[in-house]
Amino acid sequence: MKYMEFKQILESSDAEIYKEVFQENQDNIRIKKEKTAVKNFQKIFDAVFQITYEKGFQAMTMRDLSSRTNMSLGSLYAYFASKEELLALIHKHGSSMITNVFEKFHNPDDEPLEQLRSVIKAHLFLSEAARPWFYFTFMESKNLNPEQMQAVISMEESTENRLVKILEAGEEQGLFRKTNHRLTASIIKAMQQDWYLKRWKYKKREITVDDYADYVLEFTESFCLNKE
Amino acid sequence: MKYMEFKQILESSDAEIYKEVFQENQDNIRIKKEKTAVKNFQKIFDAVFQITYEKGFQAMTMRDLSSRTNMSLGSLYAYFASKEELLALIHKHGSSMITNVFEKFHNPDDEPLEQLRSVIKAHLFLSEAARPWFYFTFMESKNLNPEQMQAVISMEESTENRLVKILEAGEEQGLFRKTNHRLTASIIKAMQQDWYLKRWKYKKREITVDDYADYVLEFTESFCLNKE
DNA sequence: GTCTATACACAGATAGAC
DNA sequence: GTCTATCTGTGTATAGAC
Repeated sequence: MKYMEFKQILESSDAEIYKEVFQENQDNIRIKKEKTAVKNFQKIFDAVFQITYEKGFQAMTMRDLSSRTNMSLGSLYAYFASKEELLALIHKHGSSMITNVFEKFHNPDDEPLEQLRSVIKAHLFLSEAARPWFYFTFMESKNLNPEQMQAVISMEESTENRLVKILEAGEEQGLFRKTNHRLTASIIKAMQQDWYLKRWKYKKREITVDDYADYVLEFTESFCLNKE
Repeated sequence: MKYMEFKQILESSDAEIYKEVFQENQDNIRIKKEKTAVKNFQKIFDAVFQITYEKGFQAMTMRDLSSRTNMSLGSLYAYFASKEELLALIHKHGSSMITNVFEKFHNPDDEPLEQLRSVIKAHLFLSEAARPWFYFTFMESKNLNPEQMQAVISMEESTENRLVKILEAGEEQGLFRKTNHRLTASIIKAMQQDWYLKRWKYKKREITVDDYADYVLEFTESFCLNKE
């Protein structure tokens, strides 16, 4: 699969996300009309991602956010109760989106090599499609409360476990070499992570996410595949 | 080389670093006695690393730093003019240390494979020995001014260039496969980075830096080496 | 060289008019 | 639903005694 396909499949769900944000928080916020809320949540989230990319979430002031969104301070506080709650909102919203996508693109009935490829690609493509969120979560995880922090760690571990299982299944079938699968999985994740952490580097060099995905697969397969 | 050896070679220079910090800033600070300055700079830097690891540099207040170092606010400001200058001090201090170490451990006359191994190991071992600094620089780079930011980027690029050159030399000698060396170098760097970014994960699993280094080398060599 | 006390600026958050 | 004006707490930084 190429990134273009992936994105089209994903696209439809993007608008839904902000509806979810509104609906799940309807009781906590002062806005009543869904259409307004959805439009402005999108605007607010985008602005947060931008400003945070430039200076970090802590350094972003509500006045920064106000001027970037062209909304007044008073208006902003109609959408969330505090800066901390805004952080929680962003975090939760992305978290649920990601879990959904992984379920959608991973078929445990495929051959192990096929599974390995599609899981690695799905993760890279998703981190491309939702890059601001991935970057934000990684860099701002310090600001999360312990419970939210735990959610981030479990997600890290569950995607790693997914890889480990595939590698084990492949080894059983004699397709993959017998290696330290958990460490292999960590290294695969490290490569995936570099894509969204060092975006500026790859962009400058005109490496697309498809290029990068192919290279990661080549690298991984040359290590894992049984070459008898 | 194992990490233990590396650390011993390095150790001697550790005390020197804080002398350097003092001497280079003698004009800007109110402290006159080297011995006091060195002792307290060390205490201050360590505290900054700790607190920043917990909540980030922006979120660290001067009062946090004061209570962690058992020094008063007034005293702290005798060692640096502002929080921003403290950031610059930490940044500069680590930067020069790292460049020194790389020169020390890389011998361009070795065989390419030997060079590749020693450069990868030196980077990993250094990031282990000076982990707080590496982590700090990565996570807090947003707070740097453009000039300092540029220094960080150049360093990233120069370590990558070093790898590219080794890979090219190896290819010429027929030792390494013909691949996209720059992308290979990026991926090697991604693996190195994971070591200090995900310290908690490897620690929990009792993976030592020697284990990790060996695995990264295995991974890399299985991709790069010509297997004819 | 280190301390306590304090000035001052600015951030988060709210009240209440429109 | 959005705005402006404002309150209040907290953070950086300094003055000046010891």
